[in-house]
Amino acid sequence: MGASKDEKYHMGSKERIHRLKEQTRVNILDAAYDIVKDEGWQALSMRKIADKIEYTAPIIYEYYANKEAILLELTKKGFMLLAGRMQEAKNKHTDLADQLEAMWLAYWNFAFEEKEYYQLMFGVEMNCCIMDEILPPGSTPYDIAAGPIAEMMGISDPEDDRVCTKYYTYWSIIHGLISINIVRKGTSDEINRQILKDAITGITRSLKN
Amino acid sequence: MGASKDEKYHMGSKERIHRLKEQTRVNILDAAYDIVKDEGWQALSMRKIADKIEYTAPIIYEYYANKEAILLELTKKGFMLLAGRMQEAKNKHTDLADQLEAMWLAYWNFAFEEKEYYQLMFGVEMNCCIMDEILPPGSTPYDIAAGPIAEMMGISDPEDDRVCTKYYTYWSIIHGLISINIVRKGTSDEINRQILKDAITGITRSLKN
DNA sequence: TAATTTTGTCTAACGGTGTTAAATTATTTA
DNA sequence: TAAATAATTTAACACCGTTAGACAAAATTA
Repeated sequence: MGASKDEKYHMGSKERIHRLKEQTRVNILDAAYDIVKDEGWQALSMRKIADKIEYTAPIIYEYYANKEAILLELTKKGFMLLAGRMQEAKNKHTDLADQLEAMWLAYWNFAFEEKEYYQLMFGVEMNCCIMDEILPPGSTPYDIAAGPIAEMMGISDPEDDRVCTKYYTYWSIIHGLISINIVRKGTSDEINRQILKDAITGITRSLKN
Repeated sequence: MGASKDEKYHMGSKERIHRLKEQTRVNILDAAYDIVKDEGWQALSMRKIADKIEYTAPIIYEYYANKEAILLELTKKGFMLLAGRMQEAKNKHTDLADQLEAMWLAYWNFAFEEKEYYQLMFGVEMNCCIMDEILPPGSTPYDIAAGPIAEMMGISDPEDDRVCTKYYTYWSIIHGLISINIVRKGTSDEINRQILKDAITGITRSLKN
């Protein structure tokens, strides 16, 4: 197609080159994610990424400081995705209890639908401590969930310690269930759903006491 | 001391050598654990182990098939240790609820006192699926905890699905809390204890309904 | 005791990893 | 077209897990 010709003649070459560089930056990330998806995160290597984008390995260092930076960027993408899913689920309901259930179910679904992301975010090198720095303010799972929790408890400040405690209770049981399930694939899906729902409604009930 | 002399004269050299080999087998494991404790599991390498036991790397392969086998052995040791702690905690009480609380507290304490083991067992490569094959029958956390749970629920068979579900609920929230806490060291210890106790008593209460 | 076999240990190497510096090629500028 | 700049590659370093072959020490046999 004539796109490249148009670009050559009608655009500043600086911008064109800048866009191309942006594209390879994206390509590197995509290639990395493909490899992780195909062969697992442990099989990811700089040379494999280079192969996939048809360059040699050192080129990648023009775009990312090192391998860790690539993993970090993927982690960031994962957290953004998760935040989106949770927000979306929340928006579908007005009832507080429904919101909470929907949000945690969205979290649960994300963990299995985007298993590679979830492992990168929580499993592998446990870099979920950077979550707060990475995400735009107001879009961490806490920010999304704390509102309904506080409201249900009759507490105005979502940063209140009591709210925080309940939030961690939710998070713990769900993250624990997921960790255990990602490993032990034996347990039936039905039982897991049951545990999950029981736990969520149990905690939710305990909010208004 | 004269031990070596005695050994030389009064013992078959075969046994002496066998004992020495047993010792280096242990030394390898100890060296590996020391490195993991000092520099983290990711820093563990065959050459470093060899350095520590004052041999060269290939020697290790006389004792362990490969690096994975060493990690596996350490994992096994970790599970044995955990099982011991939980059993010990259980034996200190007669009341069922007390037993459950003590066991899960022991689990919690183990995770932080033996952080390296716990990470090896659950964090790193998630090889807790081999738990059942590794441990002697009757000493998995499930085996230890299922009894009191079943009894409290008025169920005779500890393998009952309802017991299993409750067990996973306990395990999930505790494992989740631990995972989150090993990463986010920010949260105060007091709050964590509170969440843990709340969760345990909450689930325990739900057993007899 | 001397020769031979067995055992223990090490050296050297292979193919792989992340990463860097220098050389080379291609592109833009003058 | 010549010089300067940018893009890309080659080569190398230091590490990794692992294996094969050389070598020396010990045990066994003659």
